[in-house]
Amino acid sequence: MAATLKDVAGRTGLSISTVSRVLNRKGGASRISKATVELVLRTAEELNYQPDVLARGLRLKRTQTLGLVVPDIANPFFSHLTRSIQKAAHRYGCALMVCNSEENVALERTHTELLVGKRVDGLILAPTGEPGAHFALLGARKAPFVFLDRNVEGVPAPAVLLDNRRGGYVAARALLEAGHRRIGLIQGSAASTTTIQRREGYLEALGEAGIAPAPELMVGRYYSRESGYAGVRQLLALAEPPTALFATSDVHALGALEAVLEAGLRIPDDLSMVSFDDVAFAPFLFCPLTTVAQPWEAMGEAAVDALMRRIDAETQEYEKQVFAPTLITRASIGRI
Amino acid sequence: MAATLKDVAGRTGLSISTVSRVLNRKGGASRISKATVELVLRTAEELNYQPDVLARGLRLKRTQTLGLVVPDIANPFFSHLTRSIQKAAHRYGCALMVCNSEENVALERTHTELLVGKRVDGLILAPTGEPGAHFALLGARKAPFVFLDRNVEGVPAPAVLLDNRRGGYVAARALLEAGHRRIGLIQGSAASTTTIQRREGYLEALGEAGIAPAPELMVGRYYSRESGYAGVRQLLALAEPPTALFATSDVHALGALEAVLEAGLRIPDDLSMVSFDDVAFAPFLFCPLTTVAQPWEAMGEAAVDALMRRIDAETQEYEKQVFAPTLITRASIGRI
DNA sequence: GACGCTCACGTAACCGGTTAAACAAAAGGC
DNA sequence: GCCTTTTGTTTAACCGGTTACGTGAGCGTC
Repeated sequence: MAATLKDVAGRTGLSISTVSRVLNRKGGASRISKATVELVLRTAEELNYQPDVLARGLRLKRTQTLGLVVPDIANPFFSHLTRSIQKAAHRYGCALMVCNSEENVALERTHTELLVGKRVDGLILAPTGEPGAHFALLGARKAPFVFLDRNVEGVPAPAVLLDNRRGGYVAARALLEAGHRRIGLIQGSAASTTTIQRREGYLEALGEAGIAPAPELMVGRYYSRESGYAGVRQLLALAEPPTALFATSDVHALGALEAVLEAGLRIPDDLSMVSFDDVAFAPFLFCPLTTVAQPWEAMGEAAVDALMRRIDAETQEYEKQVFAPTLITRASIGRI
Repeated sequence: MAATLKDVAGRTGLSISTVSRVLNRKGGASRISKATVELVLRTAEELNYQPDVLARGLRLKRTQTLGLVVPDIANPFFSHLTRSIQKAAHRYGCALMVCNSEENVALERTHTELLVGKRVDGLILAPTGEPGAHFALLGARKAPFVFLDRNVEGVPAPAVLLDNRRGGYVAARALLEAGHRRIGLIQGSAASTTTIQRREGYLEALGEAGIAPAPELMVGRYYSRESGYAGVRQLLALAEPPTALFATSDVHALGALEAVLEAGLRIPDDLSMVSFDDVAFAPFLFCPLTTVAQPWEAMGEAAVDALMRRIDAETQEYEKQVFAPTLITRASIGRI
């Protein structure tokens, strides 16, 4: 179907290698006669020749493809991140293969192995956080990869992260300053560094305010609407329910709102709330969310840049880039 | 780095072909001694052998990879669709390469050519709707592809679609039945069949009610929040502004709400609204959206299934699967 | 004991490219 | 007129798999 080098060679009466050389260093000073170059270019055009990227990749060990593993593309935070990564990759002439780990290490491993098997030039991983043998595999294969959004302790790799501890701190402070002392925490996937650090920031702020952490106020196990819903129901059923919530992601907030609505409560009158990510819908929920914004665009680009630097082996160090969160104040916090 | 067949062959003292045969038809009745099978399997394990998918793909003309081109992954409708496609593809043992066309035919073409060059086994396209030479190319290459969400007139290919005309009709009817006669239409990307058909449905319902179409009420050019915002501002500036809006996607609704807020209006008291997609945030906006739901999960799966059937050449026909929209009634329509 | 059959495995061609090295012809040097 | 360079192109090996076909050993048969 698709024309190959052989076809072009046959049509021009030249050898395959000559054709290949013409097509590669197009303008370059390779010792090929003008006439030949012309002829090859013309017939390649005529036959609509497109090189087979597989064959080339096999030979050159370069596929011009990047891999991305995220926990959930349907989460708007990750879908925005994916878009910016896709764009940045395209600027480098690379395509992107996207996989969903569904916050499951086993699947994460399957997918990274799949991507490595496909000989992607590099990988961007937003890992569940749980340790896994696949990182060692990546190391052994010398497959370049960077962490994005989250990293895994003890695994040497560049990382593009948010200052999540600060984000958690800022969110909790905002609630404390409004007078709240009993603040529910809705956590994301348990092993993820974002969950851990946002919680640390929350606890730090509480500690500063002289408030002892209350385990019953810390709920949630995944970054999902369902987890937000279940978590808030759990909190509202407490003998002494919280007066404020810190939802560690905007999708949590959706579930939280659902539970709050069901309970007939109003935000911020009956319950205050801070969220995380500042996704597109955040300003337009029935209570506009005060939320901690992340610079996705910049983070996605930075991850691709860092990955390309590693691929080109420009750097041997494992640079960590940490972006700053910004609190966006809207209407979901009430004074108490 | 990565162990190859040659490495396994060298370690076991067998030939490459024997190793390959063992690894392929694992349990199958190939005439290979039990001892050899054991030996090969064991050493392959030891060396952590992973086949090079490029090499295999080159030989077999099968890459176990599907391509997906969507206008915008960050649009929650497409990100949900992407997730379901990803899942379904994975069930078939296929990876997924995702590209964003940004509603731009040129980019759409670039990306499909890129994917074809990467020898994906098949493509799922949600096209801008504008005609382009890439479809002919796909045909010439005998590259299997299916349309999803939208199709392109005159291009022979299977398609998995929503009954958008019906969707538009149902949405407009809901507003008409509440007494509205001046209904603004916020359209998506101009050439897309979803835009065209939803408009047709809208016009049909208006026609039935004896209302002449008013061009000044039909605004919007893209499926984006920005387009929704601009469109609604335009509508509100009219001498005789509409009393209701039909936003043809939930991301439009976001922009619409922004403009409505800015104008100090309330929904549904001052302005009614129906939207499209029924995305996760729809119930939780400051006015819970009445919206036309699409069964993404099923549509994504159907697209993958249809594509696999084409790849396996089980079917030569261009089957069109049309899913039914469902109106989800919430609070954004007021009687007039 | 020659023949044919089955079994277990090796040989080699192929997929579609890239590229170092070989080579023939033309050009240049003395 | 012979030797060396330069120039333009081809040859062939390689990437890492798959698979049709070939082959030698062991066995049963007449």
